[in-house]
Amino acid sequence: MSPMKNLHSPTFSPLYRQIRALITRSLEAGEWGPGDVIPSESELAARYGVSQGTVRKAIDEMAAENLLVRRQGKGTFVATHNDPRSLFRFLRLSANEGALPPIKSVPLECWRAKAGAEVAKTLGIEVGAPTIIIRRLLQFGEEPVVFDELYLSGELFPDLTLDILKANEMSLYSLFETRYGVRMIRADERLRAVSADRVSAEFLKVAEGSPLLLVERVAFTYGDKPVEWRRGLYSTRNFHYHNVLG
Amino acid sequence: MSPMKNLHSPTFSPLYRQIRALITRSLEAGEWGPGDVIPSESELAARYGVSQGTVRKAIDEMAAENLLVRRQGKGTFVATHNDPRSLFRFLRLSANEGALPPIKSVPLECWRAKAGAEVAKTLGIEVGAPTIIIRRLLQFGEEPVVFDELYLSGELFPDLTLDILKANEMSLYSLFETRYGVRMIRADERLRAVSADRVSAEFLKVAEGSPLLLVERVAFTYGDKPVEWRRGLYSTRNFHYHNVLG
DNA sequence: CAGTGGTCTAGACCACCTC
DNA sequence: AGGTGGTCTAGACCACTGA
Repeated sequence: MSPMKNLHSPTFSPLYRQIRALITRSLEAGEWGPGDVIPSESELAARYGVSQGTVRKAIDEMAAENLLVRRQGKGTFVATHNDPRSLFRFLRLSANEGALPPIKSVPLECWRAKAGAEVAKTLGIEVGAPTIIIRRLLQFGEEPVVFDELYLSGELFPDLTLDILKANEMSLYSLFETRYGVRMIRADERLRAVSADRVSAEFLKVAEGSPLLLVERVAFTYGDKPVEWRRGLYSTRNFHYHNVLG
Repeated sequence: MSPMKNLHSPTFSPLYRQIRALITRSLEAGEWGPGDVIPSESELAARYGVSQGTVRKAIDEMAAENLLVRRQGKGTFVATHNDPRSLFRFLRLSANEGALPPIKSVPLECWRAKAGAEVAKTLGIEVGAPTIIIRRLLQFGEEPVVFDELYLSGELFPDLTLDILKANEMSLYSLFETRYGVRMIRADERLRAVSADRVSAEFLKVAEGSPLLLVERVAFTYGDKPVEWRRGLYSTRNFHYHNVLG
């Protein structure tokens, strides 16, 4: 790689960001899958014709954003949702008291439909394009806590059915990643307080009209491409959504 | 500074973390106040007897945690809450549609009391120690959106009164920092959905029993010392709490 | 122009893991 | 022993700021 000293160029980006873009492209292309080791820093430095320090800085950034995971003495790995530590990066729930009981995901429904205006806009697809809709209940111990409704672009998850969801104990994002090669790397959430309607109240075993936490999420894969829209109703009697402001 | 190559020591920490600790100590001691420039990287390197690269790595970490702010060509500055960009790091509210109207903070009450068991535990002070309690309303445009109740350790804010709160247009954290030298660097929040009681409903101009977002916050200053406990009720009809999962 | 942070390099050595 | 990432150094040059 030439240094590309594009002086005074408006599109200037330092060498380590160009390296980062190359590594990201290999991730998108699937050259290294989730959980795999990527080549060592010195190998990458040789491949791209830069110093090890420059590769290192590129990887530093990607590790800080949870795209890669460094393990001293072993190598650098592609991040994966199969890692239990990564689960709570995308499920910000804690128990009001004591430890969190074991989590169980209960798929309820899964069907296909054509994208309406709102879904199409959110997922960046055409109105009328195929989508998948999933309804699902999250239980902590035996207590139902989250009632989720998900919208996915249908093309990315060709054969997804309720049976497949039921057959997989792993988290949804693990399934998406393992079976469909779609890795979620970031999500935006919007939180509001709402009143439980009849259906939600029934699933969550609370009184109709009870206050519930509404969590709307748009999840993105590589290249900030939106691939999931999710609306979750959280029962926050015994659990809460936690967040760190830094 | 000697390299401190404490091999095989359980308390080993790399040189740049030791430098970081020294810089942090100077921040705590007030050697450089919020908004000030700190010495240049080469100056600090000379002062501590390490290379510039090592100082740089220490500052990198602190900048990533919003303790310091780098400005190319100008220097490195102590972060401050007077910066409008920093306001929304601690107030995660957005409008459901359109831009956010101007924010107005309306102090309602401010009195002193002895710490109860819960407050004492949260703030890490003795039961019966002096505390300050503040009630305040946050308006977006003319619409009341957040009804806050704050508990502060009394010793840190000696002369704080309702009049002082009313006389300062700036954010609370700016005031705490400017007037009392207490800088909030991190906060943990817990979110739940609750029903509006009579008092809150009145302040927020919603019907009694309406769903509200309850946000409990513990804010920390240097050394992870808790100094504020806050309970806020958010009316989320036209606004929402936003969060990024990465 | 001088001073700041930002980038890039090359080389040495340490800490950890595996064989 | 040999590989990996982690730390530390020294030096060169670039980009931005303000006098």
